[in-house]
Amino acid sequence: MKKYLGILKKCPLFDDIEEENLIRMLGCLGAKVELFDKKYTIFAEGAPAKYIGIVLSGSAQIIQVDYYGNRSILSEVEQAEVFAEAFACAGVEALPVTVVADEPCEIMLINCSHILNTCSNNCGFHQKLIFNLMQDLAKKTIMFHQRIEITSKRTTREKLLTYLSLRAKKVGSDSFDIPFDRQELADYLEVERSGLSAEISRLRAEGVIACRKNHFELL
Amino acid sequence: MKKYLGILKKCPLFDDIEEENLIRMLGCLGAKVELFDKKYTIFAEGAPAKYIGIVLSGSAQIIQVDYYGNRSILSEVEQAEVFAEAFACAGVEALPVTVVADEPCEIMLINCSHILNTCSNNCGFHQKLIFNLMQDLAKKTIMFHQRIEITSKRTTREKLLTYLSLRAKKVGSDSFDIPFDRQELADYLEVERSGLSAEISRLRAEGVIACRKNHFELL
DNA sequence: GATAGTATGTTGAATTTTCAACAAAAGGAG
DNA sequence: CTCCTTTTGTTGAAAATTCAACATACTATC
Repeated sequence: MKKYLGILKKCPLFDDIEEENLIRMLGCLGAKVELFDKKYTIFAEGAPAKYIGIVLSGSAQIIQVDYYGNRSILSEVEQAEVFAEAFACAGVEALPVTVVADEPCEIMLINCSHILNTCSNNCGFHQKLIFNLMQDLAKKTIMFHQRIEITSKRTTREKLLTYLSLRAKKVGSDSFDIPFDRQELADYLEVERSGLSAEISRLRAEGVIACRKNHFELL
Repeated sequence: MKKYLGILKKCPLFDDIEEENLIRMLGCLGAKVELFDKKYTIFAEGAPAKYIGIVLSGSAQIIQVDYYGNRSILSEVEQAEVFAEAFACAGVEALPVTVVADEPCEIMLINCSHILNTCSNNCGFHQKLIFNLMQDLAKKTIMFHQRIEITSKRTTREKLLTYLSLRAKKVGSDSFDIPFDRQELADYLEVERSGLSAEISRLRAEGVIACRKNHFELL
């Protein structure tokens, strides 16, 4: 576990937890690490929602696939970020989403009940973890508010421009990468891929944006 | 405060807190109650996100209004439910949403820092409140997942049917009320009101649903 | 119970998206 | 480098939404 310390210290779940305690804690929590190749399923929809996941390396996507096979991308999970915590914490039996590796991943899995229930060792860190989980969930809620701000727009153009503006604001620059290819961006914005491509071309022709692959620039 | 005890005991924020402690706790937290008439603004977008709100009576709506004046309804907040907690807990400075009274409301306001920071009285309930907040936020996250499941559908018909199905599942009956009028339902589903009305008429003509005002039935 | 005001339903034209099919470009493996 | 696969861009027709305008139904209040 030691080799992951650098990443874990950046994970919001472990904010304000001393490095020396972190190792001991992970043992107590029964944390384990699993590897997933690109496009492999980390959690499948319908699986028991017992585990919290932490991305140690690579990145993952939270997706929903409906009855007709249409995919929505709910969010992208990057290194040091936590996923599936809401379902585990809320006591949902089965996961309503699927988590897939966007690139080769190392994923740390922690049984959530080990966090929420004070253990027999009388570890003092449960309170801190619960506090951190609470803050993490609050930030997730805000992230969903932003996603709704984007997808509530009625045209592909407005959705795209709203997304790009928020992204620019987040990184603090008008020039940035996005974590999606065209199909994924369409599935995130809830629009058609071909229409999205056409809109990107138009915005480029109008001189509103510049882009090359997944690098965008607001002009 | 005593007259609100019955409602507060149903509020998820106070789960597993003894009635006798609740009163004392509210004093320590500096809880106050304010009244709002129908359509009045409880929190305005841009206001400091210091307070958590609890609906004691009536109901409220969380809305976003964009640059062009288009309204999105993010959620309906019913009696004994909490709102604005995500922004307060995440330490956001300004609210990105507006909260308006959907009917005349009694609202309890609690300065979130009084919950998160242990007070000088050494009250023992902070840990429990934080745990409850964490669970509440987890449930909110799941609620947003459901909203995305609805609004990710591409046609008005599918959005409406998905919404009605989830609503039926929630109340455990194919016959139920919804907390929205037509315009509000449109603003929740992210569709046009006139198109929504037309779609409701069509579904009714096809014998898929029955409805009268805000009462719906799946057939 | 008449009336004003709000909410809901209806309709056709304009706009936009979706769908399907294909072309072009990019990337990977040998 | 070439071949093969995947991704991205383009296009036109079909479908759906939006918009605007108006008709009808409902509600509250005097």
